[in-house]
Amino acid sequence: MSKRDDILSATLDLIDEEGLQSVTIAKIMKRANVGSGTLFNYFSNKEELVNEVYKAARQHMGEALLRNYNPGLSLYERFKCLQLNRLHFGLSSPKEFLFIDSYSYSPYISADLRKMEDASREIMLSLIEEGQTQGIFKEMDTHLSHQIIHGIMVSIVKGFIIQKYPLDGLQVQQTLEACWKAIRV
Amino acid sequence: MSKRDDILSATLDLIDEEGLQSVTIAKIMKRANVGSGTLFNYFSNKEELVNEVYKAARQHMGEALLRNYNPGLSLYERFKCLQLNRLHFGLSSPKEFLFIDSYSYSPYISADLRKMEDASREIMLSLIEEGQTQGIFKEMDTHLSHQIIHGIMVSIVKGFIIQKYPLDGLQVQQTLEACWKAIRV
Amino acid sequence: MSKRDDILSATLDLIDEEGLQSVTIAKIMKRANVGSGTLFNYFSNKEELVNEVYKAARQHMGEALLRNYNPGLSLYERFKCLQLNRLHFGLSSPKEFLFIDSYSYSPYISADLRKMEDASREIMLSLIEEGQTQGIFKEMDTHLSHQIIHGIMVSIVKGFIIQKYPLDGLQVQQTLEACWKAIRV
Amino acid sequence: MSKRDDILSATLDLIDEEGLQSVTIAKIMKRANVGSGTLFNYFSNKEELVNEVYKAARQHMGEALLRNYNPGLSLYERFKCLQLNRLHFGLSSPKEFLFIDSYSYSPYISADLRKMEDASREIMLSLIEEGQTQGIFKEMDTHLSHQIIHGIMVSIVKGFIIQKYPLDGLQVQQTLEACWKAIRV
DNA sequence: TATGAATGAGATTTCATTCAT
DNA sequence: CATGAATGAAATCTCATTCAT
Repeated sequence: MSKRDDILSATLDLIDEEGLQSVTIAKIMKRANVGSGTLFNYFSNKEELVNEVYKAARQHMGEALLRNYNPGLSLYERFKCLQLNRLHFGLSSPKEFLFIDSYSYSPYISADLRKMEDASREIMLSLIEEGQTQGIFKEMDTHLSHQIIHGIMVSIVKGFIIQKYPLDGLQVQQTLEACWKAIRV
Repeated sequence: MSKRDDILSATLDLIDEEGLQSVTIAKIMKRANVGSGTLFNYFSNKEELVNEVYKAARQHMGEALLRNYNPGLSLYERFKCLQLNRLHFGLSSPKEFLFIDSYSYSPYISADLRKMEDASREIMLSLIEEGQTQGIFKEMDTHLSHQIIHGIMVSIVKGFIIQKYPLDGLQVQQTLEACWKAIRV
Repeated sequence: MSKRDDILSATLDLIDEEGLQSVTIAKIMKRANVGSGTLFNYFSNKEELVNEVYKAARQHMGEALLRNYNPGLSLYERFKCLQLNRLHFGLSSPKEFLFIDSYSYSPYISADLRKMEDASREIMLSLIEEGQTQGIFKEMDTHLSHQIIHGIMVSIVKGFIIQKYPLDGLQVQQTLEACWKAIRV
Repeated sequence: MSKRDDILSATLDLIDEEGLQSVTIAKIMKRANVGSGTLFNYFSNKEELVNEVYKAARQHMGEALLRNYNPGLSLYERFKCLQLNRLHFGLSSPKEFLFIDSYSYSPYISADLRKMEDASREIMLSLIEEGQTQGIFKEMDTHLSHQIIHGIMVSIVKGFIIQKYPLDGLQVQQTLEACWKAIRV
């Protein structure tokens, strides 16, 4: 792993452990085993570094959310794929998941980055529209429907991460079902 | 309002406006019209102050969530009351609502405080159990059911606050319906 | 005991326990059970308070050093009386003794107070002169002789206070003898 | 001289000039020509800095006290060497000498440091024991004997530093004689 | 006379950032 | 490329002192 990656990774770890609030450059340097000079070679200041961590996390999540997505499948299959991908991303990359969740509304992250293109969101919105047209989903503001589904998935992952309950096959199935039913006619 | 309350209130306002990141004691002092000595008489350091803001917000929300709750009503009426209370709290106290949402997973808030007793949560859990026993709600981990409902409500309020959609009678009705259906049999 | 005395006494205690360095008005108030207003009624500022503590200690010591001093006694008896008085003062009032020793060279105590009239010193100096005239004490700068005696006594008391050795009849006798011999012909 | 030494040295100078009471970090920074960051890189707080000054002074004195000490010499020669070394240290390094004297009983200096190993003290104690065995010194607690000698030397140097008297060949000789006689049989 | 909440000047301390090596 | 000692602006925090009650 390159020094640059060491720095990004150390930063994410520390944010997860202590909160951005108390993450200092000195702590990052120590954790990443680099000198301050090195760090400022790669990132011109702390804010840029944190924004780069955010950007990398968003890119990583962006890829994960569309993994194996096949537009040719049935509405339900596509719906299921998108939700499962989010869930798996949350479980396999909890630090990135929580960081994105926490900082997507923070002024510390540049507006450009926060509004970064999100293919999966667009796909999901049109999928909802399609479902409504077909009479499968209840007619309502697609953003509202999307927000409902999104709220469920994020909440379920966060609940699991802080160990409110187990999350294996059965629970995953039940969660998917809840999402589907929540916006069904 | 006491000086102490002025300080708490100024702190919440500033966190809402600029993010905890950039809230300094100096800004709080100025906004609350108090000297630094006064501030440190009431709160021994910045972390304690922020934790007290969190505590006050949680207490405020705790009361709001149980407003007009009547154990004698039907399951659906009780369910609706609790969800509407959360929604109204979010709409009438968005700063507190968002602050609680952001920092309930943050290490900056003491674990004790984050896990602070929450009567409405207990009531909601037993309401879910009751519904499952009666065959109205789907049998599953009550914490999972609860997290689903909670995820929807929080997400919907946040979406409204950041102006993704309007939230009037119709949308509120649809949201409530989504919650109910999400965990129905 | 009056409030004023409570304050003086609390101050001396705290200086003894923590060093003037870390004695704050707040600690004094708490220890003396008085409000800040009361304290500043009696003493116009912290420096004046500490100086009053010093003054009281010096006065107390001044009296103790001349207790039972009888100009009619023999040279040795007078010598012994003065030395024993110092020793007893140190043992019975260690806080005052150490405070005087530590702060007699500190700029925090006003020059006037530090140079405060010291009858016992004058008496001791003339006693030394008398001894030299009589050929009992070695001829040398009387201040040097005095400083030798004084150094021994102070050192012995401090050593006892920090528990380097016991100090009962035998040791007291040996110390007196050492003083006498140190400046004898 | 390293920055660290600049800081230690500036601190000692200021304590000597104004008393620890009024020495601030800002004054030290200015005198030592370093930024605050530099100072806190080397010393994590003011108390630690002052303790390090004390430690350095003790180490410096420790070396000075044993200069030219030759175990092969006669009892008197060894005695004289140790006393003269202390005297010379006091005269050549008055700031360190007075600082050590003032703070060896102060709670501001950590107990560990105050009780720091002191080779010259051990040597002096065994020298006293040797003298007692040979019937030269009076039989008494060796710590008491030591404290008597120590008290004389410290007192004499302090008296000279604050200009109570001159201290040339004659006075030095008289002081040494006083020490020797004070504990003789 | 006694109180203690409020104050703010000034102290300590932090930490992102620079730059010579 | 990599380093880390040095920096100082800006943050946190302390504490003697005031004053209305």
